Amino acid sequence: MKNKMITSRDEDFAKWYTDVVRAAELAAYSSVKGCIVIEPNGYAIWEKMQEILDKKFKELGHQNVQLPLLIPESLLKKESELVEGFAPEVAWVTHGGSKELEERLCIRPTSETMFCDYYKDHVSSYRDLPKLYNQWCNVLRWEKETRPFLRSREFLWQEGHTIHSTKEEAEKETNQMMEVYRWFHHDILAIPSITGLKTEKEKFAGAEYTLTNEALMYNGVALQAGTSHYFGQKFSKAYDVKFSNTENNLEYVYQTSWGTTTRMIGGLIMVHSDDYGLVLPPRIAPVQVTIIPIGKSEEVMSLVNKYSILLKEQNISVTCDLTEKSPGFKFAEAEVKGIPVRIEIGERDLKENKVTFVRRDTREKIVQSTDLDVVNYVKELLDTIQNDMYNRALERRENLTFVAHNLSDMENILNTQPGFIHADWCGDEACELKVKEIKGCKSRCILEDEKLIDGKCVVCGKDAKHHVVWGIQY
RNA sequence: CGGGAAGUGGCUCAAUUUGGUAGAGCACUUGGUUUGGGACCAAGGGGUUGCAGGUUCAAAUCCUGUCUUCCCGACCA
Repeated sequence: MKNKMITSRDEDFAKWYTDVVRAAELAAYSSVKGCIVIEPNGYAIWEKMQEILDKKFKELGHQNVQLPLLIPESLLKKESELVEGFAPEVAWVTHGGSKELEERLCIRPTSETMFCDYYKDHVSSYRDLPKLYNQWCNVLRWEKETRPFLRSREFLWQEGHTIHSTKEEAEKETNQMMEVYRWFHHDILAIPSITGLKTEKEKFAGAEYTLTNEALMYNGVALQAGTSHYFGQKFSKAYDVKFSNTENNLEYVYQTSWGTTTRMIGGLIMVHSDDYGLVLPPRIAPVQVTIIPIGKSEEVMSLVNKYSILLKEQNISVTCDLTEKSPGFKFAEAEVKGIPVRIEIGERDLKENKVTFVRRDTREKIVQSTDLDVVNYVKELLDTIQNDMYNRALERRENLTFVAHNLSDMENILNTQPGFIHADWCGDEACELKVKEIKGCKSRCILEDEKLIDGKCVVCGKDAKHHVVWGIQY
């Protein structure tokens, strides 16, 4: 029987999503529109994401820094494309106490300007490069429509900002960080995303080009989850970030930026979860195993403790639910919170030397003997769940992947079941806009390594330049 | 920002049509009995109805404004 707090996923996907967020206690609304309270269960997922990504960033030579929240207007305005891109959605601070400020300050929507402003005074030689900095922080964008995690006004993210002495090195960094995001989604979040190049229209304001990681949700709607930008010298020229190269000539630095946000939590929900609540892949689950005693006899409690200790020793994250609630309540609660493996230990089974393991992803009950090597069994089970979840998500994505040869194909697909639509494109923005007229469908990314499908633009029928993936997005 | 719906103890809702001074279930507290899919009995605590004005002898109820949430568009991570 399904969770009574949660609307069925197939009945109303949007309602289901917010019900899962609430039922799993990931986030709550606050009295400020678009600013959510991330509750302990939600924040624990973010911390786990931070832990894994931060470790990877550092392995690749990056260092963490923290820059100011406020950006002077004059500084922001130096790069015109960035200002045009973000101007409609920045919030301004106009007063300090009761005094009106001579220059208003914008609350950071992103920190390119502040990084440039810092770098310009702290780089003088090629020997100072590269600078590989990252910051974990909150940013503010005054969005009109908001949804928990997917689109909030304030959100948490990491933004990497690096500067290099050569174009090649900066481009390599851009690609490398995109690969980190791809790896993170595939190996950790069990989300089979696709990566590619954003079109001119969809790229980050001020970038030479943008690489993107695109995931497909259960309902066929796409979610951009991680972008990596190559700036070339656009920002360094605007903000005057120069260095002396090996020939003692002044040169502008080559720059990148890359980011992922708490939106990934929304993606995790919309890819894997079901009508019973949250489903988390073991590698990102803050709690991987919960042990639920049924009754509180000595035999039961001693096995609960034994398992708990053995698993903890192997760095498996375990909780024991020792509250007074009924077993049924505990099962439902473990389920709604997405704990990958549940171990039920009760007297009745114990008399026959039995223990029950329950997988959250399939809800399959597996009865095992108490003689079992519990540590290895749980390790294998967690790996199996991780792989199965990836494969199910991949299968779902493949079922929602279509090919369009012309505009009416595109229309038919989008009116039946949205998904990733592969179609060739001539490179003309007018054709991109024509596609957008169908339910707001946009280019997700250009697949540079993929062959053209039929060589004809899906809109105008002229010779195509790119194999593009299209979709409706969050 | 346009179009629609809604805000009443922590949650879901009733009372609004026809103004008369707020009620139920769940949750919570205490005591007891229980424990294999959201246990039971008993006794309790908690709300001036999102907020601000207005009309009235009297406002959850009528009017105006505003904020928040949800859905559909446009804009964006």
